[in-house]
This record gives sequence, C-alpha cells and structure tokens, in this order.
Amino acid sequence: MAASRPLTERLAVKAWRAPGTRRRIFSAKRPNDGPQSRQLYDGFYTGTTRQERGRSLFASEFEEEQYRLRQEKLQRIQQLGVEAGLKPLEATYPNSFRVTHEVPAILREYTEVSGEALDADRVEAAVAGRVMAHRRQGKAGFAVLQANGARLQIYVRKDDVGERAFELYKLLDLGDHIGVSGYLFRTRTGELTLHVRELTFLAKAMLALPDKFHGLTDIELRYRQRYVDLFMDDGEEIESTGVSASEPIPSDLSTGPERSGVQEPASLPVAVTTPGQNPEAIAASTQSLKRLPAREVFLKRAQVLKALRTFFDSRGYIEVETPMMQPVAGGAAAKPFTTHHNSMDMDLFLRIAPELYLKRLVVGGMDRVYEINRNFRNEGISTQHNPEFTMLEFYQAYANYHDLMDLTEELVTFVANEVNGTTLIDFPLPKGPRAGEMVQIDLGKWERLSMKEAIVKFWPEGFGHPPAEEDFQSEQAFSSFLLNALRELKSQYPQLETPTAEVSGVDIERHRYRRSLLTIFNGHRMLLTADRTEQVREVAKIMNWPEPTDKVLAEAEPVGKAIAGVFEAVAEQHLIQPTIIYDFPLAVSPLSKVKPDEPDWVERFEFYIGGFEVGNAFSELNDPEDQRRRFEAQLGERERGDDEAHQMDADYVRALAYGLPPTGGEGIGIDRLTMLLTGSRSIRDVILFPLLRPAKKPVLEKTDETAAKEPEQA
RNA sequence: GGACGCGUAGCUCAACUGGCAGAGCAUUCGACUCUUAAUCGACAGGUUGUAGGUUCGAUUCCUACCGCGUCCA
Repeated sequence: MAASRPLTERLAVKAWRAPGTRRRIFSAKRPNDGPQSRQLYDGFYTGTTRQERGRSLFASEFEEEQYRLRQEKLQRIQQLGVEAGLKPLEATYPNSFRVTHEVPAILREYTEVSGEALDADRVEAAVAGRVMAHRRQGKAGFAVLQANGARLQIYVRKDDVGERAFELYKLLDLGDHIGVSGYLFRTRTGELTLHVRELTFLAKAMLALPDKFHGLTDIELRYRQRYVDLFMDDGEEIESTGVSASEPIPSDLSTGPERSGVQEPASLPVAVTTPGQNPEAIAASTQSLKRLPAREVFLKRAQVLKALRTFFDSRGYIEVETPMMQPVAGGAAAKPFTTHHNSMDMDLFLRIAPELYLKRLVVGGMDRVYEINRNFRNEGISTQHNPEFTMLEFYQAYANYHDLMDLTEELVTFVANEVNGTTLIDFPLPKGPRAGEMVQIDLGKWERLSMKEAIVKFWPEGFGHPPAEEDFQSEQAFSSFLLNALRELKSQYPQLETPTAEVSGVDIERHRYRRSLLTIFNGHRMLLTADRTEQVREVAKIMNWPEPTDKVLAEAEPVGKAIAGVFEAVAEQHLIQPTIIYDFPLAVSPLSKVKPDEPDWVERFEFYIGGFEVGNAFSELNDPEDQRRRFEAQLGERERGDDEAHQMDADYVRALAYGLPPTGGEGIGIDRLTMLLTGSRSIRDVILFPLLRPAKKPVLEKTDETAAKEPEQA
C-alpha cells in the first residue's frame, strides 16, 4: 500500500503552535485568524462538527500520518486474522491470552540452564508482552518482549510460523502487545530466547515509542506521560558530581569538627568496589549510582508501604482511615485547600494532617493506631514538596517522645532492611550548598541533639560566639544575642548587604549562605516582642536600612519562632546522617506537651536525613484547658497575618475533655522516606503523577469519525 | 515571589562571532533465516515554545509572555 501524500498537500492548511507548547496542533480555536485562513481552516475536517474539530488533536501532522498508517496496519492484521478463522475483534483486540510463564519467572528459572540442556529437554512456553525491539532479517527476525519489567528475546522464522503469521510479524510495530508460544533455546551468543511457533496479536500501539536507546529524558514528559516512562525508563547514570562531591564545604562555613558528611568518603564508584566484597554486593553498590528505573522506584515505594504496615501490625497498632475532608483543617501549620459540599451547602477543607482525628481515636480507647494516607497543603512546589503527599501518622497511648525516638530508629532501620536489604544508601543531596552531591548515609546509625545543641554545634564562623545556655533563657537574652551576632557578622564581612547578583571577588556560595542567615536574623524576626523598637532601629542602623515603619515594628514574633528559625537556617542543611532533633520551643508547637521543668519548651522532636525533615513527633498535649488557650494564642497569630497558624477546633478540645491518656504521636513523610530509599533527588520522582500545570497540548484525542474518514480521502 | 538555565523533526541531540536548520533512532519503501543500540540502500519528516523588536539577514542578539528545571525565599 502506497504511502499517501503528505497531509499538507491534501489539506492546504498549516499547523500552528499553541502558546506555550512545543507541538503543533490543529484547533478550531486558532487565534488571530485572518478570514482567509479561517476559511481554509474550516475546510480541514469536512463533515465534522466544530466541537469535534476542537478535540481532534495530534502532536503533529507526522504523528497523525503515523496514526493513520497504523490503523491501516490494523486493518491488515484483521484480514490476516479473519483468514485464519478469527472474528474481526479477536484478530485486533482479543480479550485474553493464556500464558504459561511470566517473563520474569522464565528469566529466573532458566538463567542458569545451558543451551544443550534446553535442546535436550525442550521447555515449551507461552508468554505475552510488549514489543520493545524488532529486528527483521529477511524471512526471520528477532524481537524483544517486555512484561512485568523484564525482557525476553523471541525468534520468529517464516519456516516455523508459516506464511500468515510471518506476515503478521512483519506488520508489528514497537510498542505492540503480542502473545507467543514455542520453546526456549539459546542463541549463538548465548542469549535465552523463545523460538516461536505461534504468534498471536494482542493490541496495537498507535503512537511511536520514544527513542529506543535514550528513552524519555525530558523530565517534564516523564512526569506528564508516566505511562510511557514506566515501560520505557531503564534508569540512567547519575551525572557525575565527583569533583564537588569530594570537596569539603568552604572552611568558614564549617565550624566544629562535627561535619560528619564532609569527612565521609564520597561514594564514588571506586570507593564502593573495595576488595573483599562479594560480587553481588559490588554490583548492588555500583548499580545504586544509577538512577533507578521509574518502575523500580514505584515497586520500592510499594515495599516501603508494606514494610511499614508489617512493622505496625506486628506491634498491635490498628490501621484506620480518618476524614480527608474536614470542617476545620487542623493538626499542622499549613494552608489548606478549600472545597464545597453542595447539598449540605458547606465549605470543607482537604486535610493538612489526620492528627486531631487520630487522637480522638485514642480518647475512644484505640490505644495504638496508625494511618497512611494523603495530606494536602496549599503551598509551593519544590523537590521536597508536592501539594498532595503521603503521610504516615501513628499514636501510642502511655508512650512519650523518648519512646518514639527509640521506635523511630527501629522503624527506619527495619524499613531500609526490608526494602533494600541494607541500611546504607547513596543519596544525592537535594538542596543546600552541597546540592547534587552524592553522599552515603547509614539509616541504621542515629544521632540525637537537642535543638539548642544543634544551633551551638552548627553555629557558623564569622557570627561571633554560638549562643550559651543562658542566651536561650529569655526573650531579652536571645534578642541581645542575635543582635551581637549581627554586629559581629557585619564587622567581619562588610559586603553583607550587597545583593548576591552584585557581589564580586567573593565566594558566591558563601555570600549566599550569609545572606540567607541574614534573613533569619534580620528585621522582623529580631522583633521578638512588641517591645523591641530600639533593637530594630539599631539593626536597621547597622545594616544601613531605612528607618523601620510602624508596620514592621508591629510584626513582632515570639522568641520561640526566632529560635526555630535560627535552627533551620544554621543546622538543617548539615543534618545529613540520621539525626533526631529534640526539644522544640513552645511557640511553634501548639499541640505538644511542655517539658515539666522548662515551660517554654515542649517534648517534641523532628528527625532529619539528607538535609531535610522526614518526621515529626511529640508527647501529645492532653490538657483541654491548655489546648484551648493555645488555640486562642494561635488565633492571635492568625489575626496578625500568619495564615498558617492553627485554627480553633472546639470539638477536639471537647474530646480532650473526656480524657486523652498520656500519648506519643508521630508523623513521617512517606514520599521523602521513599526518596531516601530509592536515591531520588526530587519528590516528583517518587510520586506517580506529580502535580503539573495542565499541558496546553492535549494528549491524543481523535474522534473515530474523523479517524475513519481520512484514509478514504487519500 | 526572586535569580539562573533550558525549550530546534515523534524521541535523543547538533548548528562557530548573526549568514541556505543538520544527524542518529523511530516511521515509510527495498535487501538480508542467529540478530541484539543489528547492518546496508533509498524516501519522507521543521513557522527553531509564543508574540514583538533590532538587522540586508535571527535558532543565534533584545523585550514580554508560556512551560519545565535548578537554586534561593
């Protein structure tokens, strides 16, 4: 059958590119149409309605042409099938195919069996899969079938399958699904191959597969068309950051002797293949320097979930499901998504955390509960943030945060061993001054630091002395301390207020780091209470800033917020090996129980791995009066403009009034944990369908009517 | 929200200082009964993300916008 003339000749109309797309599309809604082009355009799909034209979209004429050609092939496949006695639909889209072996099972079972053994004792098999390679060689050919993530070569010879089946074989395209039966053998080069005797067509790929060697490398396309990514992606070498990996961070950023990450040998290929390791271990470590194929990542994700359930189920926890739509979005500091229930005429929020419901269950006598489910936060998107993400939360009555620290270490170690068979991971740091650097992390080795200790330990050089215990004691003390730090920095580093884009002759990374610290130490965060007017003025003077306005002066923050902010600025990025940071300021912890002897601090910890927060836990506040007061304080924060401040939840206070036993509770970000266990640099790599802006280019959606008509027009 | 980078054929990538937009894979046609990123021969495939500007001339320079990425906030 002759290829038809290019569509352009027939249609005399040019495709245009929709704004913001890389592809040319046909659409009835073409902007800026002149009368002439509109006329031509209207003639494009004769006999179809305007609406249908609007939906009849291909990436290009080329793709449309190809789609049509494959429809013609499908017709011929149908003919072949009908000649062989099949009904038309059985020939093109049969309902099933009975396999005797799964491809991965065949590979497992016969990988060690020699060609001679296979010839002597023939193994018959029927398998099915997607055609991923198609090599014709005159009256024979090899193809590669992929199923369940495994690939098996097949050998098709005209003499063996007959004229009709070989015609069918010639009509196959990459991406088609077929079933084959025959016997196993080894080729001259030793590859396990199925010698085909019968060939059954199962389904057609109407669109072209990506480059067979490179696959999809366009990150956007991998996320948007995950269905392609999943069967095409076979991983890739992680770009070598070997040079920066072995370089320590600039010396004036590393203060103490405790930069454990720096002193670790970088996990270069050379480093992992130390003598004495068995071959599998070497292979495994070498492999881990490759990005895992998408499919593998999501298989591991499933194993993570399974391991978590095993862990909790075996400890007497009950898995529960609590509302995702909540009248009050509580349990965390975050902006919620809003939705509306029509028949009840009621606004609802997608939950930002299950916390308050789970604690209600503990009130109800479910002493150990856990939930693994989605949370939704209406915030920015980054390599560690997706608007919907999966959270594990668990609560245990009669436990406190010390118990949970032990449990956390046990849990992470257990999951790592279940999923990877080891607690060692090679992980590309996703952010901070060492972003992109490969580090080796041992998920079985944990360090514990109080927040105060962490601030002292990671206090940067050039900012004066780190805070002393008494500096944390009062607002006044911490405020003066920060002020001195600022003075010190300014005296040591006069370029401080120069914008990063304008500095010259200094290390940009170092400069950026100082600037980012500055944002923590500066203006509004220095305003620890409303009565800081003089200090703010002094800061402004040091920094050559304009005289603070009343608005700035009014934006006072509690000292606890400033301490937590300083912790994030100086310490978080250094917490690469698993680290528990415990004892948080009360001001940032509206649901935690205070420490009995330090009323401004609460029994709470977060744990950090790879430079970011993975989990958060505390001894739960169970005094309803105290809880009510804290909600009210949060309302005050909210009125001051903090729309992440916690909302009042009167029913939760009521639940507490029935009596919550002393309880420890914890939340763990499953996506982030999965990132660590799969070596993924972005949260989008561990979420099947991460949120993206809708593509302007619609994915294929062609009406049957137009599709059927066109060949006839040719 | 800011800074930087990217956007060229279905896919993966070229195109020097502004000078005729090119290759591989895939597709189409042909050859080949042990190939494996098969090979060999031929054809076809493009409004260089969009809109404007500078220029004799723009994929290249400038502006705005769209999308994505990275870092920062």
